[in-house]
Amino acid sequence: MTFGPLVLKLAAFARLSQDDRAALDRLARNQRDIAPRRDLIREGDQPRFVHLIVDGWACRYKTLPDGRRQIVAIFLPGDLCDLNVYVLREMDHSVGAITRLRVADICREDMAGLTEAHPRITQALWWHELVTAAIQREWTLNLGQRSAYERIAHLLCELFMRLQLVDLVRADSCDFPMTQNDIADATGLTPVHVNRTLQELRRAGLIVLQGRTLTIPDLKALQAAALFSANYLHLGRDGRHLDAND
Amino acid sequence: MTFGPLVLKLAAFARLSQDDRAALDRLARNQRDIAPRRDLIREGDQPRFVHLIVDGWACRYKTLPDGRRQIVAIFLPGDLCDLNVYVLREMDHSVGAITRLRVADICREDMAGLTEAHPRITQALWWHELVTAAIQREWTLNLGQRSAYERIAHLLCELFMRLQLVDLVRADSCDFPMTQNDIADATGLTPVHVNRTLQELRRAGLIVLQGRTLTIPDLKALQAAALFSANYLHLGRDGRHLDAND
DNA sequence: CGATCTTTTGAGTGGGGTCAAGAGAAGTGG
DNA sequence: CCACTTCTCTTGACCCCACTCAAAAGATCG
Repeated sequence: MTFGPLVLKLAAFARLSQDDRAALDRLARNQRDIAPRRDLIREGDQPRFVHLIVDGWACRYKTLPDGRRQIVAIFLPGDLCDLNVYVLREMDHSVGAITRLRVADICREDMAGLTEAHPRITQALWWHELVTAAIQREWTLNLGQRSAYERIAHLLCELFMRLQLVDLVRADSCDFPMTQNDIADATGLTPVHVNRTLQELRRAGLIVLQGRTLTIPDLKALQAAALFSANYLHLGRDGRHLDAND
Repeated sequence: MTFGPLVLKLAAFARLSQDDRAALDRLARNQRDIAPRRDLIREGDQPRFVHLIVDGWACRYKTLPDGRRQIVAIFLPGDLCDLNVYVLREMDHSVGAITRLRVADICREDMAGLTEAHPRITQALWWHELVTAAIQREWTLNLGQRSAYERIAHLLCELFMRLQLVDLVRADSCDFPMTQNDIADATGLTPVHVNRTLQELRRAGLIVLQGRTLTIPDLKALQAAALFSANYLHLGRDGRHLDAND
C-alpha cells in the first residue's frame, strides 16, 4: 500500500502504525483541483476547512494596499494549512496556487475525530505546527539579516530539504515551479535583482536552474553560502523521546 | 479579585468563567525573576517548560554564525512562549529578557491538566497560538516590503495595541523599554538608521519617545503611516461564534 | 565620578531598486 | 500548426535608501 505525502512527512517525526497511516490517508477523501495562479482562499474569507496539499505548490501571501506583495510561506505536498483555523473569524492572509494544485478539504469534525482516536498523530500534528512556526521565524531572520545572495540560497536549501522529506527529490534535482517573480515576492527583492543574483549562484556552480528544474550539485556548499542550518526543520526523529511503548 | 495579564488577554477572545480565570491564575504559581538582558533559554537547549510572561518585556531572537542578530518576536506580559514545545528535542532560537522579567514556568502536566478540564481555555489558547503565528507572518511582510519608516511605525503600532489588550496603556502612552539597538535588531535596520528614522517620526508629530516612554498622540495617523491593519491581531471577540452556551 | 551603554551627528559608500526595452518561452485561438 | 498574445527572463544605465565608519554628547549605573 502506498501512502500520501502527509504520511511520509509525519512519519519523519513519529512512529506511525498502519492504522494511523490509514486514518491519515482517509482524511484526504474530499479532493479537488485548483488551476495554477488561482487563489485557494483570500484574506477576509471565513475559514471553514483545513487544507491539505496533496500535489503541487502553493503559497501564503499578504499584500499592502498599494499592491506590494509578500509571500510569507510556501506550501509543498504534505503540508497542512492552519490546523485549527476554525477558531478565527476571518483569514488574515491569502493562499494561492503556484502550480496546478490538488488539495483535500478537511472539515472540523474529521480533524477532531482523528486527533481523538490517534494520540500519536496528534503529537505528530503538533510537531508539524511547531516546525511551521519555526520556518516562519527563519524567514523573518532571512529577510532581516541575510544578503540577497544568502537569502535566495537559503530559500532554495529549505525547499530542497523539505521536498526530500516527502520524497520529491531524485538524486540532486527537484521540480522548481516558482518564477523569478515568485522568488522576488518571497525574498523581498525585486525580480531584476533576483535574476542577477541567480546568475551569480549559477556562476559559482552552486545551482543549475532551468526549465522549472532545480539541481543542487553540492548541497553542503549551497548551505554554507546560505548560512543554512537545518536545526529549525527539526528532522531526525525528534519524536523518538515520545515513543513510550513499542 | 484581580487577575494576571494572561486572563486579561484570553478574555479578549473567549468568555471565561470565574472558574476558568482562577485555573489560569493558578497556572502561574512557579514564578521567578530574570535580570534584564539575560537569556531565559538558548538555542540548542532542551525545552522543558512553557514560559508565561507575567511582567516585563522579552524577545525571541536568532543569530547567524557571524554575529548578525534578528529579533523575531517581542513578548509582552500575558504572552505564552511555545505552547507544546515539549515535543521538540531542542530550541531553534533563544529567548532573552529586555527588562527585568517575571516569568512563570509551566510544566507539561499542569498544561495538560488545564486543557483537559477547561475546554474554553483550550480554545482560547488555540486563538493565542494562531495570533502568534499571524504576528510572525506580519513581521515577515514588514521586513520584506515596508520601508524603514513604515516598518518602525508598524512595530510601534503593534506593540501599542498589544499592550492595550493587557491594560498597559494609560491614555495615549505606554512604557517602551526597547533601545534603538533592539528596534534595529527587530526591524532588520542599523541602529544609526533607526535613530534617524525615529527623528523623522518625531518631526512628523506621530510619536513622542523619550525616557523609555512612548506616546502616540494620534494612533490612527501612525497606523496610516505604517500601512497598519489590525486584522491580523484578531481582536474583537473572534471567539463569539464559539459561545454555544455560557 | 569614572565606566559603560545609548543616542546623536557627519561624511562617504554600496547593495539593491527603478526604469526601459529586448529576447525567449509558453499558452491560446483560429 | 501557426500567428498572436502574454508571461518570463535578461541586460543596461542610473539612482537612492539604508549601511559603514567614526566620533562626540547624553544617560545610566555601579
